[in-house]
Amino acid sequence: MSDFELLSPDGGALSSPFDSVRGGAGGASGARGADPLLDGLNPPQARAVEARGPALLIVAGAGSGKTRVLTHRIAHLIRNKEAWPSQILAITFTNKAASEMRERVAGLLGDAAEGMWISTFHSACVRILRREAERFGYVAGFTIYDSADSRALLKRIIKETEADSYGFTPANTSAKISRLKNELSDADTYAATANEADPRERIFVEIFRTYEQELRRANAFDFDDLIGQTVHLFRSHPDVAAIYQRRFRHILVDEYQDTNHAQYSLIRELTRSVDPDTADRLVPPVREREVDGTGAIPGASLTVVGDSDQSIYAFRGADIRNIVEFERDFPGAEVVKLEQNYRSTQNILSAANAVIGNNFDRQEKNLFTTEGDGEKITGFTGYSQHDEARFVAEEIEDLHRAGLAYGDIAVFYRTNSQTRALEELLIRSAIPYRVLGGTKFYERAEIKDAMAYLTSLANPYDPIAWSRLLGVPKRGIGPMAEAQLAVFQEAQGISFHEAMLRADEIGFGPKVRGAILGLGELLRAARMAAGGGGTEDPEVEKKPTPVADVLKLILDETEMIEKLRAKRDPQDEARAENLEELVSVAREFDVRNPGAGLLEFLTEVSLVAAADELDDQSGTVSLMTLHTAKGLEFPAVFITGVEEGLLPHQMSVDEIGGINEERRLMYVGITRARKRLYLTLASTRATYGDIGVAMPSRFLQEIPDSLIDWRQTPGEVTSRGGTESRALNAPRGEGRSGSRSSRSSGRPESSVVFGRGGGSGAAAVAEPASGNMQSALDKWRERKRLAKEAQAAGGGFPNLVGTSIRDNGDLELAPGDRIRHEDYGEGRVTGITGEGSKRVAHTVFDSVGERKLLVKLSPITKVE
DNA sequence: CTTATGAGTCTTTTT
DNA sequence: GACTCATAAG
Repeated sequence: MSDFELLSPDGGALSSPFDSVRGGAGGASGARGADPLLDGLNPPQARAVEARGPALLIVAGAGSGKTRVLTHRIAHLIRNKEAWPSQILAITFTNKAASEMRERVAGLLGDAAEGMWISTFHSACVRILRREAERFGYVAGFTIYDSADSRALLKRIIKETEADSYGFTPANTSAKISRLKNELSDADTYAATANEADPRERIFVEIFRTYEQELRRANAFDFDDLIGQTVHLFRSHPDVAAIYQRRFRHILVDEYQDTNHAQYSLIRELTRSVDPDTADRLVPPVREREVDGTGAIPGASLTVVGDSDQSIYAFRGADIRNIVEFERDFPGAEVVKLEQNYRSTQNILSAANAVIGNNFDRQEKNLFTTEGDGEKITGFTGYSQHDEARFVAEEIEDLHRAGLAYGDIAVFYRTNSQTRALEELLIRSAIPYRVLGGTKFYERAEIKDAMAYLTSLANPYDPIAWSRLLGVPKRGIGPMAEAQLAVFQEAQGISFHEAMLRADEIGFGPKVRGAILGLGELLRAARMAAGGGGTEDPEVEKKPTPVADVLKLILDETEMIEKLRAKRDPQDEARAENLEELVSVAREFDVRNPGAGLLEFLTEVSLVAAADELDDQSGTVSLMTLHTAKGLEFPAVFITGVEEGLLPHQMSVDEIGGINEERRLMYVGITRARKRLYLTLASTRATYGDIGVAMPSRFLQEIPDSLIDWRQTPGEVTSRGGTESRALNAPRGEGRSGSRSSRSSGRPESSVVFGRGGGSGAAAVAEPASGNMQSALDKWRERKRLAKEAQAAGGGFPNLVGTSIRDNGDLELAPGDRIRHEDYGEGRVTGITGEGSKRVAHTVFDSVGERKLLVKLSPITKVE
């Protein structure tokens, strides 16, 4: 109940909490006239802060200051005493966005910001579900299944129902179930409309139904349930819904264009009014000022922020109609458009506008800035992805030398698999980087193993966690023993932990029984240590034990780390380190959340998003997918792999609206850049292990030629990679260093060239102006044909730079040595820094000048 | 019951 | 080319 203390303050107290808060932002000490919260906002922004009414849609183009508007709007509501912090619910897309918003609101309001709910959809729902779980057959300690857990469960179900012969796989089944859940469907609803005559349909219904039952038995929710079950809870328990409908008077939703039907429904439920009857039954009783004339509590005011041009999550159910039809959905809604961009240069915005303008089904909207043109966009086509990555690495070094911090640079790509080539070159070049998302820390096998123990402590009925921990470390408990235990557990209706402690009732061999009993004892001890319910002694459960201590106990007792270290595989050392890292993550959590327990830790871990890993202080280049990049910004941005089949992705080409969504993805990528934007591609790309030819993306042709300064156009790519490619990169003609800032009036020249296209004979492409996309394309097509022939002839490609892992660990280098590098040719070492495997050779190459090289991994040899 | 080997599948994008 | 999975041998 403590959450509600601030809910219905009496009139006198209303003003008191705010008196001490003054001038958090502006410092305009108490002046009545100019509102510091509106200071420096443009008219539409100010309107978005001040507008009141039942519903507000803020159409916020990229970089138009929407976070500022949102935070100021919240602060404005509170500062004007229109709302208490506890009456605010703000939903963001990632935890990082949530904490940023929380910090910024706190910066404006100070302590007065305490008590607001600022979180993601999923976190907010977990909070509600944990509180209300008992009302519908769950326990507060429920487990959250991530997609891997769901798939593990589905795998078992598919096997048991022998559905695999019908083409059901964990992946496709999970995708289908997820899609249905996002539509708020369930097995029964689906069964009602399913075609009974189709055996595949019948089987799917059976799988779906079993999956639902198993989740419930496991006391677990999957990701989609978190939203869907909350909606379900609200709809089936109006009295519970009323608690939240009453409490939240102002609901703000960010990235509204990416909400799916379930999330939309959740918002609808939360903003519903409470009818007089239900309001009457509420505890504590409603006050007069909370209700309208009829005794009903009016619905909360709703503010949504979004940009339909940035809708990129259709694949997981995001429905663009939510934002497009907002005005119809919420009558009386006001719409404010923010079009002035405060992030990027005009050149970058022009490119973005040009690309997105090709989406016919959108509302006209044009971003503009008063910042000036800035530098041109840089284009580069590598021969291979290796070549492309090399360019990225070199350019990053150049930017860094020019004074840009590594942390100001980001590299985007469409698919996670593109990281490999990039990473390789970044490592070699001794550039600090980090990959956001991808195979996340928490998805690593050893981390999941350790986490399974913790999950099982919190939820001893969770079969996925339990089954996982049985096998790690190896202790002789195999599938047979597991199955028998599971049967026993189900028959007795007890937890897995209890079942293990009663292993002697099942009749195992002495060795297996010993192992099971030992493990059961360990879990019991750990459960007691964690302060969980397994204790008879009521004295014991007081303050929760630090999560790190529980984890340490498990790791020590199971000797997981030692056992990894004892193995030969060098990968296992890294795994051991990951486990140690997990302990420090837990320790940090304990410090950050004193009084929180295992459950909070598990929840937090389950809901981390890729972008949450971003740390502004890290001083490293950030690598991420275009999806992860949404909502972020960087002074310098590389978008790599701008090729047909990759961006737009092959998979999207046949989907309806697929290309438009890919185009929005491109748009999102471009608009992340503040000052410098690079678009890179490769003319060949390895997929599935063998090398295919790649075409430049259609999106490149949608950008006016005058905006891109091509260092190497698709047509110029030579089939000879390696050292000589540099000659082609070298500045040509007037050189690019001098007249880079072509005035806004200076575009005719290149557009004339552009228009010439067509005829293959327009040959003289080798001329200085490298920015001719059309003829470049022709040339490129010719190359592609040749390349295909060459490959068909079995000759393969000449000079393909090997990607084999090398190790120069023992190579001794000293200043003055001459070395030969596969890509850069010969050069002289000027200095060595770093220790052991992190030794870096600073080298001046004859052809390309100064480079940093990681000695251990660079393709170098010493020249005598 | 664990481990080694080979075949088969796969790659969009994520909370 | 990498990873998972099934099969067979230790």
